[in-house]
Amino acid sequence: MKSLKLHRWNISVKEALDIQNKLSKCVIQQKLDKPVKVLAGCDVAFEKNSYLACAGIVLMSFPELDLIDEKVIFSTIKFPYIQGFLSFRETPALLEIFKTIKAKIDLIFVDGYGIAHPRKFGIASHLGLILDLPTIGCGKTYLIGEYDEPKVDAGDYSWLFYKDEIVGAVVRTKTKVKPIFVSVGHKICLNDAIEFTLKCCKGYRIPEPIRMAHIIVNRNLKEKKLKSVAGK
DNA sequence: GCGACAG
DNA sequence: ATCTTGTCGC
Repeated sequence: MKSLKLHRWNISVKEALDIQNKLSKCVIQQKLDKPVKVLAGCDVAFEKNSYLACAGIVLMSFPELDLIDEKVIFSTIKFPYIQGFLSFRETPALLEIFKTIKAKIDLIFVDGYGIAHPRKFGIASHLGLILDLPTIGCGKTYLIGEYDEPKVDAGDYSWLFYKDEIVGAVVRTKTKVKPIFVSVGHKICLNDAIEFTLKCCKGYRIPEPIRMAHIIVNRNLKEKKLKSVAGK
């Protein structure tokens, strides 16, 4: 699939900051304009003291959530992990895979935040803008903002505020289990993001597309380690 | 200066 | 993210 080359990746943190401030203005919040048939979930796993990483993408049908396809790729990560700059570390590897996928994707689930970000440009927004596709950011731990603890039942949620603005929602995807942080990535509105997130949770805290992607990248990275120990 | 801080 | 086993609770 096509992807826009909005900037280089071999850059400094300052340049990355400028890019975020500039591109955040291009993010679009809107109701999904097309029916969703194909979902994608992506994730990246890293080897401990190394630059080796395994990026993976899973495609699923909606609303059935049947697995359509899965793909992983090993890559060398150069950008360090710095709070607020996660996308510059993980996006290049993910793009390598998206570029090889020919199927038409309607919506992408990203592990991390969208516009609920210090500069309104988390990895979900960044990836969505580059691929020009709707994306939802699903964070597992707190990053920014203020919120009230949502009620205990699956489906309950509360708004996430940042600078007097609603930037996301704290969603209880499973009864009596810690909620996740949902925010708009690109080309979707918060209500749709919450709705799709809930419809994609099948008994687990994490939406299936992301949960599956997480499983395959970890499995592949583990297998790669075993092979390197066994011989070559 | 101190605390907070996606994966 | 990654390092790691068993264990308490629904």
